[in-house]
Amino acid sequence: MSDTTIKNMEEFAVVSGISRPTLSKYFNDPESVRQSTKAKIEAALELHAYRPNMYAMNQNRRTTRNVGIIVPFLADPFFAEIARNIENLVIDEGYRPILLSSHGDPRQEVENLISLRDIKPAGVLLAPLGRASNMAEVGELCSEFPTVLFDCNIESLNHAFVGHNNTQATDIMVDYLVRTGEPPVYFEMKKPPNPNANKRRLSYINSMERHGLEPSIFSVDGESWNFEEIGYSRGKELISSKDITNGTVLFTNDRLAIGFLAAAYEMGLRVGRGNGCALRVAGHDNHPYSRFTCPALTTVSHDYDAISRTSVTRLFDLLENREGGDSTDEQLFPGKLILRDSA
Amino acid sequence: MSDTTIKNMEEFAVVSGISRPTLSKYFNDPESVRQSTKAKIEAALELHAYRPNMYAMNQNRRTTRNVGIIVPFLADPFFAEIARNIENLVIDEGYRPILLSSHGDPRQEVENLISLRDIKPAGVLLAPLGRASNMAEVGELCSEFPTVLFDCNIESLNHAFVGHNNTQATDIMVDYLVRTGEPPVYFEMKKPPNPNANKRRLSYINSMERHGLEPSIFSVDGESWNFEEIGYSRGKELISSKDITNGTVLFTNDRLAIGFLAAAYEMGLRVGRGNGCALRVAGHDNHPYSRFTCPALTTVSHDYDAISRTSVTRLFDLLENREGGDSTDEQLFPGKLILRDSA
DNA sequence: TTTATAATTTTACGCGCGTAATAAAAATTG
DNA sequence: CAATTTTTATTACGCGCGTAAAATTATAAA
Repeated sequence: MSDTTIKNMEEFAVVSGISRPTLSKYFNDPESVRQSTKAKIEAALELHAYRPNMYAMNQNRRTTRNVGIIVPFLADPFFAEIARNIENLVIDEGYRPILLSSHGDPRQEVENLISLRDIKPAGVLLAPLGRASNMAEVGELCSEFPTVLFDCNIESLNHAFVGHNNTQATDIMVDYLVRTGEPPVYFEMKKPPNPNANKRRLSYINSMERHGLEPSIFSVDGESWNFEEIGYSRGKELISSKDITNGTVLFTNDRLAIGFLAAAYEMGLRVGRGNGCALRVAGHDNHPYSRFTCPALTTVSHDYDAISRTSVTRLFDLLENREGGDSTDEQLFPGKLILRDSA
Repeated sequence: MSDTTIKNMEEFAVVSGISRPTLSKYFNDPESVRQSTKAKIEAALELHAYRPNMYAMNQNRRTTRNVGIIVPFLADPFFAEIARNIENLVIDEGYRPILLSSHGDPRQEVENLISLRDIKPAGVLLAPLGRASNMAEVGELCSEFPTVLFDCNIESLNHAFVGHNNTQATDIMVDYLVRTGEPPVYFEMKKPPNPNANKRRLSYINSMERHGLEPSIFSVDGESWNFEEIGYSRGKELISSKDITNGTVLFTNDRLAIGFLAAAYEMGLRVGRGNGCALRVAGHDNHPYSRFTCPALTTVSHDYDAISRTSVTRLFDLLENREGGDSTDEQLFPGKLILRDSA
């Protein structure tokens, strides 16, 4: 590393003996120049440590290499995991991921949408909040930038979407529960923030009816994203009022179940499928913590890997090939039953 | 909103009737122009929806308004929470937070450090990985940009740091445990990724000795950031080998304890402080999920709020005032005992 | 009203790089 | 070896905004 400090491409052109326009080409795509000049450039790079000014690049390029990623709630390890996968895939494509969390707040989501515009992203991967999302704003974003929605669709937009097959996933869980014990009652929030919950409820009802059974649903209050807290406090109420003391409960998501299991434990209600267990509990999502509940939670897993990979692939189809881009089409991946001790 | 599309400040100057340099001043600080012109500008803004080009701004400004935030592991809700707090505080100061996670990987941390340079941040808030961090790289960053370290200090750097008082926090926990039952044995990882663990171990030893008791430590294998998994699998081993069946165990952090509690439950080992409980378990961090373990986890909380607030304040002292910036000084906030059912 | 002060306008240049056009050089072909 | 094709060098302009200096205007003070 030499002591001379290179402050722009001009100066680097001098020390490397390569013209500036060629350097510019190289930095946009190292393979676009002759091997011998590529080698010369990289040799000079070893000696002088220069990186092009990101702001100057992005100001003049037709399109930046930024990809915006918006998730509804990053403090939820579920989304943190997905975001991590997607980030890495985006980096592999040579782009720069910009991760934003809406923190469960629709206003924050709108601010993220606005702040994304400043960045002039080449494309964006958006997991909307859902019910509370500002549909108009999301729609504008979709028409302004190549966008792939994931995890949570906004169907009125009729836009490219990659996600989990909530219907099928709920179905196999209900099947399993019915086959192996008491048929499940369903536990969900009255006003679920995420519309996936609606699909799951419907699927529960359909599955039960297909089995000739009566669906039964607990719709509990609570509007925040503190699902564990809601599962816990509503769970305690339902247990102490004897509304839930035995049988099987299927939760609309793992986080509610996690809270409920804490309540059950505290109230001395024994959960599991073994002898001496009063109640079976099942969740949905295969949340990173679902392995460590007491008892370990039986649940349905998303195909995390396929969903993140396909989201990114489809975005780059839109960006680069332009084909494969029937951009109105919805792609769902099936869930997988994860059998543990709780049901 | 008019139909004419404004593409730069020049055009907005025309439609607003304000000169471009004055507009520039306004966008850098709306209060720096006369009230009447501010009003005129904002009226025009209502009609024409223009936002200055971020890249052009940042290219020419002496300093951007970006603040880099790097955390070691965003999939850990603990860091997700802190990051969220800090993000909001940074926004309140009128700056743009850029959040990066090192995903527990030192190479990723170095890449984050490099990628931060591209952004030319006004300042950075860095929670290093710890033991595995590339000290040289971190040191360079600190001397290149105004930087405040938080959560995990790198003492050799002797740099501005805001964090949790691990010594005091461990101390009050040991005190409590000794006072109320069997003295605790200590459970930690042999090679903890985070040096806070060392402080905690030392504090445990000192506290025990001060009480005239013999310290006793289980140092378990495992190097990843999957702490729950480590707590779970090592826990199962120690329980089945009868190394841990009664008494009190103090864990170096909540995530290990969460894993251990799952193991204890599975093995039928009853944890808590009530009658019929064989074992007391305590953690450290007040992890967001520690409320929902079975039983709920007794732990020591960080002063999240003070730590995030002070980190941000100190950074902006460095940036703006230049005073209050004895930048070598370390600031610790005391922990608070959180009593729940596990101990 | 005059004067002093503060804010705005005009004018002009620079930031670092993308990119187009033409000329020159290098590599490939026969 | 010359002829062709590919790559690089030269030259020159533009992107949208920051910012400095001087001239002008608006505001506040006397």
